[in-house]
Amino acid sequence: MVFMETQPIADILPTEGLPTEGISTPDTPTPGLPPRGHEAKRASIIDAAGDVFCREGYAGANIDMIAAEAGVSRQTVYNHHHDKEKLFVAVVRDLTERSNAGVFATLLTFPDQPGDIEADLIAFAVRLNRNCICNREGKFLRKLIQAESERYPELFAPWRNDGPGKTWSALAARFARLAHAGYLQVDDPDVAARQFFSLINADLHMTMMLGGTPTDAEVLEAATNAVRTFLRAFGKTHGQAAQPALADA
Amino acid sequence: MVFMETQPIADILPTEGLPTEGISTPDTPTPGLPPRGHEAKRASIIDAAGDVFCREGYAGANIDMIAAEAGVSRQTVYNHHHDKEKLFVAVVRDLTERSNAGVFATLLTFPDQPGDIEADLIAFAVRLNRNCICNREGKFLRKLIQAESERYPELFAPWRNDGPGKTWSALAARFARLAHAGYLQVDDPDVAARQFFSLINADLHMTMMLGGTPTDAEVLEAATNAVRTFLRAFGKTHGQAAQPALADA
DNA sequence: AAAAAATTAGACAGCCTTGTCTAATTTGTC
DNA sequence: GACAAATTAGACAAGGCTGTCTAATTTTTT
Repeated sequence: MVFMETQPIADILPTEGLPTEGISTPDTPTPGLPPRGHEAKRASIIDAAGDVFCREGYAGANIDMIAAEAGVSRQTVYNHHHDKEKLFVAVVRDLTERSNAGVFATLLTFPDQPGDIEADLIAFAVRLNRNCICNREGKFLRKLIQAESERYPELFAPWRNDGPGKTWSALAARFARLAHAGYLQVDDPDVAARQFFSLINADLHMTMMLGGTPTDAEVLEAATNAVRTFLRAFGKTHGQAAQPALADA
Repeated sequence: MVFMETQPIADILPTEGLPTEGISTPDTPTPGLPPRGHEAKRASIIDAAGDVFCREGYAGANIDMIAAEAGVSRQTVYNHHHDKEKLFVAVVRDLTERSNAGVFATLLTFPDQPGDIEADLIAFAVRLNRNCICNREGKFLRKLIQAESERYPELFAPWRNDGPGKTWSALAARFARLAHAGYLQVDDPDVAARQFFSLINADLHMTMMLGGTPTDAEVLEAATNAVRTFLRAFGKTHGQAAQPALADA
């Protein structure tokens, strides 16, 4: 519990750049050949630690729990990650990388040349919810950030830089292009992007906050409601009060 | 740490109905005359406990910290609230009641007969953000719910029932009335209410998630952007792309 | 099959926290 | 001012958790 006052976590992060190796434990786990069972255990530990840290919080999590959940002895946890603090850093880094990868991949599926802009945006919103917001990484990362970011601000700097900031800009650029192509009427693409994000979560907020995972039907309905409103605000053809709302189900 | 598996917290809640008294400590604090310093200490303990629980999480908080922050000895904390668990319950109940009171009071300021609907809704959105979402109770409650609601679901049932659920219905009813009066064009008032809530937070999400408190200017800009979009979607006069957006600042 | 590496179970010291207890002090009331 | 109640500081036991160590076992490689 060294870092209650100061934040040595910040000193740890920059020293390790690579995603899943290069931790340089004292036993140097197989210099040339990476053993299969070894890395499998490492991954299992990271996964279990993610679950436990998110469920119990940093202070409430204990190593025995993590070891048991990973199907590994406590000593093995200490062999792979020197102490609880370094393990936590590794978990946050892992979640951040996976989450950013998911967001990036999903952004690539944005409908740049939409056939049916409403249907295409709804499908995109569903993907965004499923792959970025309601999935394991999204939920865990959000929970950890809310719980620990005030105590260890530097730990989440990579997320802040590569995560929402870049996501919003990227989405804003897509909207700007759609507007330029005549599909939308957008004054400020950045605002539109933020509001799009907000809208697709409007109906899921409560479920997410309580830790639940919405069903596919709920995600689809949320996306539909969101895109309908989004297009009423920013669409070119203002067919207001046209369709019978799907939303009242 | 009795309630890691079962949830005795649920058994505690219903037994105490009144807001700030009736805890019935073994010493029965002054049967007829409530001493002033006594209640002041109780409030101070609840406040400090709220701060510490939110900052450190339930597991990370410790009674010495709370006592110190309340300017009170540890024994006094135990005199007022038997143990850590009951203290936590009292804190959550206090936050829930204050938060709900704030939300209710703010809802009463909804512009039922708007002169300038955009300006009136913006002002209302600012109040909603300031008094319900960005204030101490809102932030703390949200953080505690995200951190602990999965472990102690019954503890937050009062919030779930009297909080967002009723708030959304109430706001939906107001929007329905505005629509009936010809100010808005709303298909599903419930969806519109949820989306209004989402929109007024779109620009503040990042700041709030990191634990920060947005400035008045940021709140105003967020409310302005939200209401502009909301009215583009649901307003009667679709003056799209009319005003030069304030949002690009 | 033999050797090397990793893993395991268990014990262990050190530290922290909860909740109790006691004696002394302060506060509020008559 | 006297009395009763509340508060305080401090010590204390019981229990939990971290991180280390050791000896035995398993897995992997040669």
